[in-house]
Amino acid sequence: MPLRLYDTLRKDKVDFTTMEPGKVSMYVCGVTVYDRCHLGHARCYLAFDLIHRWLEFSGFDVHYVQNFTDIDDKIIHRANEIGGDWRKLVDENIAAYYEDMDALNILRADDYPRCTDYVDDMIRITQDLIDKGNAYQVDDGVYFHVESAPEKYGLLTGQKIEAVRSGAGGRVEGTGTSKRDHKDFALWKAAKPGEPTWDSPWGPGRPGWHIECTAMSMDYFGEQFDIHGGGHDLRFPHHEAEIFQGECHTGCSPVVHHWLHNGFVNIDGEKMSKSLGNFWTIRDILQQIDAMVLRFALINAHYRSPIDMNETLLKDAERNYNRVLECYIDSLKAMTSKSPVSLPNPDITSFQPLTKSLAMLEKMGEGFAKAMDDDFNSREAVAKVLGGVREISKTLSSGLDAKDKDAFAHYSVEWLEETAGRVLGILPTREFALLEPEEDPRKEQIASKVEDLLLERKQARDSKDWAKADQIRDQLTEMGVVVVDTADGPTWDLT
RNA sequence: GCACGGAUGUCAGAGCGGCUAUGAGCGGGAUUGCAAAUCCUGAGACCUGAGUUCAAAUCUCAGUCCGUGCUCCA
Repeated sequence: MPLRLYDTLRKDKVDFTTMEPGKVSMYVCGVTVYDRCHLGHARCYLAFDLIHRWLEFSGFDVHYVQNFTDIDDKIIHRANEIGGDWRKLVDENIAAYYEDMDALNILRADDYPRCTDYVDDMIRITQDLIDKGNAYQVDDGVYFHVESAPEKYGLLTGQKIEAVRSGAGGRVEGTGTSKRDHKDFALWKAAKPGEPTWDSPWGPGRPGWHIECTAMSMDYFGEQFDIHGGGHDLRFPHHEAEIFQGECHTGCSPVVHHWLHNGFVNIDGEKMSKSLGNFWTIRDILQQIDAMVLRFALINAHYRSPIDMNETLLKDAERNYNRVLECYIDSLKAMTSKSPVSLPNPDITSFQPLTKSLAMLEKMGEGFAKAMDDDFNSREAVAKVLGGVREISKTLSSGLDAKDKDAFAHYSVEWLEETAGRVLGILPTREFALLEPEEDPRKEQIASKVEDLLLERKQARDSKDWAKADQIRDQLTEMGVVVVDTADGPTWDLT
């Protein structure tokens, strides 16, 4: 079963091919570091993390490059706003980026180039585009002339060049630039007072936004590469601009073999935006919910679909994530030997629960791989993991003899570590999973009182005074304590 | 207006020609003094109209509705 993926340019699922067998070059547009990362960034880099993980799991040697846009209008404005140096702002936000992504268990890319390190390359490419007649210089900078390569217009978004021209009305006048045509985009922006600048053949200034990705991807991969990813919103104009520059500069068509774009995050059915006041940064959310629950919630959707973040979704995610985690912990605890004894051959038709269960898990594992091979369908893959969890829980508690249980536990642990762990990235390490949860200081404060009440309740229960026992439990509930009776006596926790 | 997606049970959301999605919620059962948790089990669905086919949520055409982009944006 070959890997298939949806290519935005071809508007269809296509077989995944690489230029070099077994190797993948993947470039994903990174963040403009003028602020902390928000939920949308989390979803984007999580989507490509899963793609990264699945490609590597499938045996590809992946070279994953993700840039930082560390100079642009928003950065300059923000730095002026807070009255600080733009370099400091950029460094802080890059550090914060790594913290946020690490918290979400997103594997690092191989390289994180910054565009300010590529100004010379961008100047070189811009000059080449001028020489080739695709770009022109005016008083406020250098622009790419879109009409010089009209056949490339609308490749990603399907827009017609004529339609945009007529529909744009008088917008050209309103842009405040000297460009000849409103479709043209900046390659080089002439310096404005008080802005950071670099020297160029066209005087001091700074590079335009789109050109950086062309310069950086070329530096790592050469003229062509396998996968280019980014948010859905980047298709136009950013990625179309890249096609113009990249293909005109290199003469290659295509420069990018597969275009991948992830869907957006909405909040309670509305677009996430600062003006609506529903703008969540990753760190804000992680104050309230577990990072792995957020990860679970975000991968529990196909990467191209829009996702609606709301209370129900998070509640579902928390519940399901805990199921997976508890199943993993149970399996770990059920491993009694270092090296497992042999298991029977899986057979779906067997009446032996163990034999049948192994076959079921094998089937779920195949389904998992099939789902991931089908355009990285993590939603379906998660469903397979949950199916596996159910199967494991059932079998583990089905009264196997000690030897079989140990062997099955080993198998289950590996099954989970492969699917939920290595690929989906939602499992903690074995050591961490087995760690007893840290005591909440609030718990210690009321511990003795709770223990007293529980003792009283036990006496009531022993004398079958259920009314009193329940009344004590209600009292504890009011204190924010939840009591759970188990075979080994009651346990309690804060709600 | 143009472009790109989507419309599946109470809800979230896969499937995309014949085969139980999954999870929450709801019904029944096991377990429990009762709960909680866990497990078993049941009900319930494919926007409308036409077409292709032995067979259509699944393909084709038309329509309706919704989302997003066309300006910085993951």
